[in-house]
Amino acid sequence: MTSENEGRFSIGEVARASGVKVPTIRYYEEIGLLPAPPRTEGGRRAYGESDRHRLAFIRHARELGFEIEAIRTLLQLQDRPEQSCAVADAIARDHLAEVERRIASLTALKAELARMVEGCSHGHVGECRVIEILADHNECRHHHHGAAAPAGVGG
Amino acid sequence: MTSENEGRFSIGEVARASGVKVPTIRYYEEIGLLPAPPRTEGGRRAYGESDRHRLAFIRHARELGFEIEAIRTLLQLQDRPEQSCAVADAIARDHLAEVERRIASLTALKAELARMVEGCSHGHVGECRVIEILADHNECRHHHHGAAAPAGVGG
DNA sequence: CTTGCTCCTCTAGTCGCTAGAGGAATTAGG
DNA sequence: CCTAATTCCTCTAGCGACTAGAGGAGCAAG
Repeated sequence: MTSENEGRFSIGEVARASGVKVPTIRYYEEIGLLPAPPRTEGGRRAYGESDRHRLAFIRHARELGFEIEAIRTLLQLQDRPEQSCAVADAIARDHLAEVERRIASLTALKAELARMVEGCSHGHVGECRVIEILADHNECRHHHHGAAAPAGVGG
Repeated sequence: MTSENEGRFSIGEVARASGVKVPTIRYYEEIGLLPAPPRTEGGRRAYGESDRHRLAFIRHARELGFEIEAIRTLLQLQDRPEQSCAVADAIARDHLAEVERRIASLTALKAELARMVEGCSHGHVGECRVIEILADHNECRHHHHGAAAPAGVGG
């Protein structure tokens, strides 16, 4: 849907408008998430309204922690509104489940870290709870069951 | 403190015992987190008891989401027990704060994702809440205030 | 002796950017 | 018109913390 691309906006303008950094926009173009816009005589990218919308979509999805590949799928869906939204629903549900898993994992972590710092006698390392607990896994109640994935939430 | 390194364990054994994968152990050696152990005649790594403890420490700290650099510092502290544990305490506190920030951020996210999937009419994309909300930031209550950092929790 | 496992080193890839070099084009002011 | 500042361009390399795979050597069991 880069049809009526009049090319009114520079990359800097869309960057400022969307909150996505200039190199990141170029990166999105490179990986095919954002279509390559037409260029000015001088070779500069000239974006249209549709690109701005697409970028806003991407940005919001990234803020919500969706991975690039998921966003790619969601964008394809957005382009064909007559399709069933089952796929979009599944992606969102999966991601929600993942976020819930991460919250659970981080909450357990938080408890353990809190015990660590509370137990710290502020003396020296020899009797430090922090070091002790790290050294001996048996000292903690957290019997691990797998934890959160590497991805975080964009800021 | 890799003094009495008798070299009884192969990399595979310490990997199994610690739950850290073989290439990861070699990576830790490469970045200087784990000392390079002596080798057998055939050139294989032969670890001692102290290496196993160090690796357990690292693993547990990674599980708790500490970054490699933080772990490096914590290991140095562990090696000198007469030092003040203020630094260890600070590292743990910082990390706790970071975890709390991430939980808050993910909880806000979770709410938004939940609204997305609840609103989904399971029809087609044209009237899909998921796509709609992603396309229009104004549709959501989440007025962003910065979100969690990229690092996750090892698993 | 052969099979199959483990181990070795090395390079390159992952994800989602970010940083910097080195240069061209545009814009603002004088 | 000239200059200076800013923005833009492409390109390569780097981040963190691994992970994957190639290509080969060692080693224990049958």
